[in-house]
Amino acid sequence: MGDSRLAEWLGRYVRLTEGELGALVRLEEQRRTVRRGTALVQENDASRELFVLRSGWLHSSVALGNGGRQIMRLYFPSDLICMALLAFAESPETVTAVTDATVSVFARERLGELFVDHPRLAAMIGCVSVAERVAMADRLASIGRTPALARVAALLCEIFTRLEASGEPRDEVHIPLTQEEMGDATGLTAVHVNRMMRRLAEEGIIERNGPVVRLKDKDRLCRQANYTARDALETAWLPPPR
Amino acid sequence: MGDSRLAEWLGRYVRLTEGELGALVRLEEQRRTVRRGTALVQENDASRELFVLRSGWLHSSVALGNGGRQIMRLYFPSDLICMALLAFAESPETVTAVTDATVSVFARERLGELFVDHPRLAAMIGCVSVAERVAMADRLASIGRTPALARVAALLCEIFTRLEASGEPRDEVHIPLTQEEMGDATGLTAVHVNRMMRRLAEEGIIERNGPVVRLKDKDRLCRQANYTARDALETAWLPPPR
DNA sequence: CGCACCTTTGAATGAGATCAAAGATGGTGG
DNA sequence: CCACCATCTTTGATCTCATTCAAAGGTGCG
Repeated sequence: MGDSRLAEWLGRYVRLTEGELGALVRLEEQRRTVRRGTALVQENDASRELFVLRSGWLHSSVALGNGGRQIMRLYFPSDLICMALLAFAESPETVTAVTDATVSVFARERLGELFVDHPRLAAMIGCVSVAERVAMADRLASIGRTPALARVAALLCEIFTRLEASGEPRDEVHIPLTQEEMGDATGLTAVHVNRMMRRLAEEGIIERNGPVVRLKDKDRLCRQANYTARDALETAWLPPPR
Repeated sequence: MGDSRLAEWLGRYVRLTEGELGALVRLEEQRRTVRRGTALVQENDASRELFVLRSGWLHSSVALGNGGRQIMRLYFPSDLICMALLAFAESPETVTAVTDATVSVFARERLGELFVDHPRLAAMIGCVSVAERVAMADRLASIGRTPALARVAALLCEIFTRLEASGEPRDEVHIPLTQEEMGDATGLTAVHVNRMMRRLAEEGIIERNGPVVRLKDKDRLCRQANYTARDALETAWLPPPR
């Protein structure tokens, strides 16, 4: 069955041509599954493959010298993963499955062809890369010199907002992350994440039931997090389609 | 005088064709100067221009809600700046001149043309964007859950390494950043940056003379910072030139 | 020369880490 | 279907690193 997660996503911003659509579908033909807790790519691996996440959650992380790790980014369905190996021979990050997941796999050379055949798609993938850079900057801002409560709030904001953007707008989400993992993402200890989650619940901002988090007051959560929603991708500068 | 900083940089990785070179030179024709302390772009500006830094230092930052700010990235000559507005209508960051500086300016639509006319250049600019994402990740790792000394060491590593990469390998650098700014970059207070700089000097890793920092023991500095040098840009997957 | 800004140093305070141990939860095999 | 074990969550007590507050030197620019 030939479909394309990337096309679903990009198609929300521009009307894709037949040619573009076909190219994306072919890109995502080859599939692979990943078991929860398994690494798709290891730090310093000389991998040559990119992935499009089809189902499940992944995250990327780096080891931290003192035994810890920093989780860089959560990946949700439609996300393009391992773009780093366009610039570097060795992967700077480990990509791990948070839940069982399915991905599409393709060699990076395929992207080279895409740049020649479909300049507009290439430009949009450039956009995606830039957007990821900005997301990383947002997280950096939320971790640099912010109190613990705001960091945890920011993580929740990110999760809710991105799930919304990927087309499943729910105010109740099963978050498959352990508090340890949330700590690795926010630069806090698991213990302190726990306290902050409790506080958010006490203040009536969220409601918790095991791993299920219900968003009761999105505005207040965003304010706590100093979260700024980013508008949709820009398309005005893109070259004409082919 | 038609030259191109970007071409100087990219030309170190691939042999640029006449056409590519010409396109880059034309891209950088228009120049502008920025006074020390002045903002080139403000957060939330609806700017449509990208820049290539020709001389001087810039940095990008975001406001932090509690009055503070996080400095995201330092920019040195040859750097491509404001790529964020390829993906977003409003600039997510403020770009400020650390020293008096000169930049080349061009509209983002020019990049659209480049994607059509010179797919290989487009791909390389994609690389640059990806590399910036990775750099941002490196900084995130150094700030997440790392002691203050390591953060300051990482900042110094970044400065020395990037100046080296831009072709001025010196073990003695005039750093035009105030300790306040170094704090905004590392997520520390100016006071604590001061103490950490003193400690690095006491331990014989650096030598200080006002704003001039001499690198005495690069290995030890990198070890303190848990710094990993990134290899040169990958070129194997690039499409053929045009 | 004088003023603004930056650096340096000291002392008190506090947010988050660390250490420790008691509940939940869920998956596995009997 | 239940018991068990591993893993995760929760809570308390103590400690530490970085912040905050304060004030005294430097430095360079107008």
